[in-house]
Amino acid sequence: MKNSFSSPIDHKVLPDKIVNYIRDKIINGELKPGDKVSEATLSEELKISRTPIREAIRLLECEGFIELIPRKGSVVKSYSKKDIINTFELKGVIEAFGVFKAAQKLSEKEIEKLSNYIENEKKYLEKLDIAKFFKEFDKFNNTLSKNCTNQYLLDINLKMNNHIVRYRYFCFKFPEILNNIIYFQEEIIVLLKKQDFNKLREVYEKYILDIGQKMCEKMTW
Amino acid sequence: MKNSFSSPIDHKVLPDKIVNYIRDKIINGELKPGDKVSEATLSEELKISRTPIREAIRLLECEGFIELIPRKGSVVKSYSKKDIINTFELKGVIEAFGVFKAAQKLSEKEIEKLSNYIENEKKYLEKLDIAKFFKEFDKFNNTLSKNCTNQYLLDINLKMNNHIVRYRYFCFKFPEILNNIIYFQEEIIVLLKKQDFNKLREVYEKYILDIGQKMCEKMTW
DNA sequence: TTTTGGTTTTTTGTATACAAAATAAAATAG
DNA sequence: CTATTTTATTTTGTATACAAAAAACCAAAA
Repeated sequence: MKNSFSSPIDHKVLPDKIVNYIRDKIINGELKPGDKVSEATLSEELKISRTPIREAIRLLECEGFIELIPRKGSVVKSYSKKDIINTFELKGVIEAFGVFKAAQKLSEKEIEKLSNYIENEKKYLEKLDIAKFFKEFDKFNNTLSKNCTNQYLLDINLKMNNHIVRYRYFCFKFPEILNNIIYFQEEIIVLLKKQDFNKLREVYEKYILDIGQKMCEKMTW
Repeated sequence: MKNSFSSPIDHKVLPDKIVNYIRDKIINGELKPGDKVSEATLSEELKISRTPIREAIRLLECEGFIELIPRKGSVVKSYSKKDIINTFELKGVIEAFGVFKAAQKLSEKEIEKLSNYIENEKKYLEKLDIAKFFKEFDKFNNTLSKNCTNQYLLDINLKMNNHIVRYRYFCFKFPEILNNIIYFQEEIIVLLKKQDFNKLREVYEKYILDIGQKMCEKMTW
């Protein structure tokens, strides 16, 4: 094995793997805002040269997870309440539109599925298994928006979601926020069955932002 | 002078400069969809090593201008009519929301400015100076959305705009499309003065998409 | 103790070197 | 002459080397 970092089924090139490696650490909080991302340290840690690491760091800057100050180095980007609100607000706008378009093509069966996801969420929330809760939550949103016929929208939404997931880790400490989400999803189902797509879009947009605001309220800084 | 690429007032690091250099060539059509982006060629052309060039190419992939196939190389990304529609559609959704928020804080003076930009556009359109037309057009949109208090939205919009500008070069051959834009902007002014912000958002979203569709209609492939 | 000036060390930025995969070219078999 | 295999060349991917800027350190002076 060339280095501890390579895996058997992996045709990806080093920088992509490093991006995932670092991004995961930022998202799950192992790397905290302001932490220095040193090329030399990563180079030793992963037993690879600095060249692919530099490429990865630049990509993470492009994604918005790292701040890069020329000739000084890179640090994990910090975020304010305002940043969180902005992200949720924009996600709301984008995703609500995607859902608006996709919902009109949703089959009975798929609406059934959505209800199922909600039931699962309730179970996991009761057991306080927040990670699994969010797995179902993501399935719900994906099912709802995947048929929006705008790949560009889906791509950007996916990238935004990485940031959302990072912010979301905060909810693990305050699961009561998540009850709101379930009410919201149940309203979505009602509007889907009523086929009131304009109202659906309006509500979806508002509720996503609302989740962000609720999160911020609980934050102490 | 170390290489023909450095400029006196430029604290930026090589990869950023190379990104701009290549992106500009893609946007203005000097580099066409499918064209190979060779590291060695760029290295010779700019008289710099491959290391910063590779970083630049990766960044351009992240931005969506280059397609990178591992171990094979990179080519300028091509686009279909559907891609153009998708981009304009999403830009419409995002920007319309930004305008919706910003418009409520717009002063009389700034609305005056907007009208001025339209007048300038008319002049340039008559002279068929399309480049200057778009300069005014961009000023119009910026004035309208810059106070939306969501920096994240503005950043993404800016990145999307690079793609829009690329597609836009097509309009140079069909300036009649641009008349639509002026009608649209005049309606915006009316709605601003009426303070009908919901309608404004609705119209803005629809018209941006409409511009994309009109462009696609004229395309022969 | 604090400040300042200079020196050393570390870290980033770029260039070069080497390895490996992909492509192009050449040679051989049918 | 075509098709297939082999060989050579080119190109990408990674590692190492070197240059330059920033940070850390330390000693001497106020």
